[in-house]
Amino acid sequence: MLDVRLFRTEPQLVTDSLLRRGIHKEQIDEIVALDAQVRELSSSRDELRSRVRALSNEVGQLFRSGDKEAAEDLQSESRALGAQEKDLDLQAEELSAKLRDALLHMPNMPSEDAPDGASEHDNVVVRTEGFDPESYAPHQRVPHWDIGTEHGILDVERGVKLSGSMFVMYRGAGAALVRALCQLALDRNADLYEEVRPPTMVRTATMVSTGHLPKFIDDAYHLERDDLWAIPTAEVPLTSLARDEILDESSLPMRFMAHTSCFRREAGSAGKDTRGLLRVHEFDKVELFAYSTESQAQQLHAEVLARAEQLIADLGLAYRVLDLCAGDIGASARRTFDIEVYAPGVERWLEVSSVSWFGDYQARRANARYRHRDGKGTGICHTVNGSALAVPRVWAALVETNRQADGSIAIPELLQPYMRGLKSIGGQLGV
RNA sequence: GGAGAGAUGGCAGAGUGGACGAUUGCAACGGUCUUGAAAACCGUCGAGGUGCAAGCCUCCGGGGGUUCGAAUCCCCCUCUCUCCGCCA
Repeated sequence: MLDVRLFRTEPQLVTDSLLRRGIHKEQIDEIVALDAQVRELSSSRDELRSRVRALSNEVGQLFRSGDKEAAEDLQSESRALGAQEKDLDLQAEELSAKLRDALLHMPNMPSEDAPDGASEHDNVVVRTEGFDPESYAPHQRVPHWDIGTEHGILDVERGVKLSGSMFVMYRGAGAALVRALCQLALDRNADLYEEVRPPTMVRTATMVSTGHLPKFIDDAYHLERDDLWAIPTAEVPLTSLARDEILDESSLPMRFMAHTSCFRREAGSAGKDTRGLLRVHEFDKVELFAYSTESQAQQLHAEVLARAEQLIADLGLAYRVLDLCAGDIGASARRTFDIEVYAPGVERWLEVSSVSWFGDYQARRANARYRHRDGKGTGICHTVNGSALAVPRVWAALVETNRQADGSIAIPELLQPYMRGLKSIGGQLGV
């Protein structure tokens, strides 16, 4: 969430920035007004409290010195003040809860460097690599769901039987490919990133920290009986790893990577892009994540993007990088680059990675801080994250791109060691 | 799932109704001494809110209650540990 002091001291800056993502001015004015009321009420309440405390101390002294009558007089005076204090406290609490709720729903301020725009149509293509629409042969222009069935490596029907639509089952070499992609992504980043295997189900507070709750409640799976949420991305547990902790500045940046299942209800996208692996409720992903200081954050953002991008390039996929416009950036982020791969079988660009800088927005929600190097005071961490590799769409683009004239699928060389040396699926090239 | 014990600052650990935001130790930081370091000694040392400031206020796992006054008493919840049961 944003620092409420920013609304107080720089209302114009906040307004200008949030207007870029479609927030109305009245919503901002409401926060400014609530904040003023809360502070006024709190200071009146604190003043009363202070007097009650002073009186109580006197009461104690009087009782000890044996002046019972004077003590009882002060007692009743204190009691009356206490009642007033309680009344003011109730009002202050009510308003500050309202203020906090309004702040939790308020998105982050987009970076000044993020392009203007209202929707995904305004995103800016920064670069496109390895893409030539004319270069794809007819044997590559087959959708992955057909290829998957052809080789028995993707069992959509049984996935649906088990769990419903938009759940899939990988089989044989297809399942091995899922595992290979994840392990490859982990191994390539192990030089700097500590591998973490976090829980996949988390408490409400953990979901609130990243901004997935309360605003996007409909997108998340919830286990009511135990009040646990299935994570939509490893970003959720990783952001809470240091929740309510104070890190040493010297330990920053702190880099983590995690391979987890990710669960998404996709409530707003019923019937859209639902074939095959285009959009599924459960998928594997390797996420890169870092806690940092303010000054380190943007360099890390670039680092994560470079790593995600290089992996896609090394897998031999055509891709492009998008600089998301202010209106399309996720609510918690200040700037986001998306990586999309081209899938020739479905003839579409598929988003496979979203690399975001969150400023201190998430860390403030998570109360993740660091102690300044000079030992004086604390600062709120900045967080950065991005998918190193999200399986289904990479799997789809890979299978389509690498389909040979004979129908077999060539396995990229860097994946072969992770697939027991398999060089090809379904062809004579196989071992 | 059953029984018991516990939750206090970065860590350890006192405090069981009145000057306690909290004794003390360790760690950390600054200094003296030293060629340098260690040791010793002196000092500083929790996090927030609000205010120009002095100050005031909040926080002893979370929530509620009793009281003039709660870290301390009462109730509920969460978590941790030990034993039993079950179990990959």
